[in-house]
Amino acid sequence: MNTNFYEQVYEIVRLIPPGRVTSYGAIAKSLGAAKSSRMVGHAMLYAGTAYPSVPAHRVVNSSGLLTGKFHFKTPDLMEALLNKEGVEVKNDKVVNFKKVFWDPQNEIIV
DNA sequence: ATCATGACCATCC
DNA sequence: AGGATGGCCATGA
Repeated sequence: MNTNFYEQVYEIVRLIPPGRVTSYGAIAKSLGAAKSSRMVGHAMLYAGTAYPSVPAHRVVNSSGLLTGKFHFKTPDLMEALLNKEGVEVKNDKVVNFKKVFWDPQNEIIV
């Protein structure tokens, strides 16, 4: 693959600490491609085949909604993992999204 | 190079 | 509140 673009996405996603979530748009912005938010999601699609495993369950849309939960092995896996990490999920969306939101730029800049 | 697709986002109705 | 539309851009055929 060697798709640099995806690699960047994976890097960020893997940097997401447990109990935290981020949005596709935030990642896209951090990559300097704010308009390529869809590509981030698409990258996550490859995440299933990527290694090491990418915690795609920590990535939600701008509203904290678990848009991609149906792309997991099981639709319940996403919120199950999040709950396991201490992230409350209700109605397919992250509770206290603003609180658990993790800004990629916060770690990238350094 | 062109067409079609997409785990999004913003806007309009 | 919820559905529809357009735009954006990378990837694959």
